[in-house]
Amino acid sequence: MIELNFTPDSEPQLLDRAEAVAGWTLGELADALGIAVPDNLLRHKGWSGQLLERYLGASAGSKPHPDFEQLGIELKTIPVDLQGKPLETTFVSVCPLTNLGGLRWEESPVCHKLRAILWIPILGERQIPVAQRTLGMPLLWRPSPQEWQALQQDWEEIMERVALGEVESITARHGEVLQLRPKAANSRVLTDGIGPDGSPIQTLPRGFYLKIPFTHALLQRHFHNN
DNA sequence: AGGTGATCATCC
DNA sequence: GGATGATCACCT
Repeated sequence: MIELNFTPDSEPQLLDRAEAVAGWTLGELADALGIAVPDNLLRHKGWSGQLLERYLGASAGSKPHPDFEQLGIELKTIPVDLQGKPLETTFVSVCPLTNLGGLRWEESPVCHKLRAILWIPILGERQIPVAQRTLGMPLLWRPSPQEWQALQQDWEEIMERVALGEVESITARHGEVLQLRPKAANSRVLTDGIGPDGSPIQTLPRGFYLKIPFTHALLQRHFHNN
């Protein structure tokens, strides 16, 4: 029996709650919460994340503050294979494409979002039915000085290009640990941006994502030392 | 339209 | 096979 309508009051309490379901399948957790499990994630891409939000008492919905506001912690589920390697990149935040004057790393959405992340690994390749994918041990992560530096460097290089009107020439190959990719309902969605000559253009909305080797390394570092 | 939660699916 | 570019659902 698990408590419904749980809200974490402290970091250890949140971690305990997350650890309590390590080893459970998504089907078991969904059943316990009275939530239906989709056959696949094609039309339910955010389902796993929302399941864990409900279970852990994260404040749902779009908000400018962290999932666990008073704790300053963001929640991220991350699909991994049997070796613990992430199967997908991790979305961090949308990228501002206009009014970039004076925007510094320290006040950027990326920097703020990555201060503290509660990672919930979900073991499950695409061939495994959603209900049978299993929850791994959670990891409360704060970037090391080296990680901060790598993140900041990529962010500054990418944002400089955006500010110079080069957003449409940036690909996901840029950046060592952080990449810029489309983040929209589809490729026809447009938003305001800066063109090559500094004039306004309409362009695809972009988001920052953490590359797989980066998240892989932070997971490995944790589980090798614990 | 733009944000949240992400994974899909094609191309290399 | 794996990463890039595209996409899906829901909310405000």
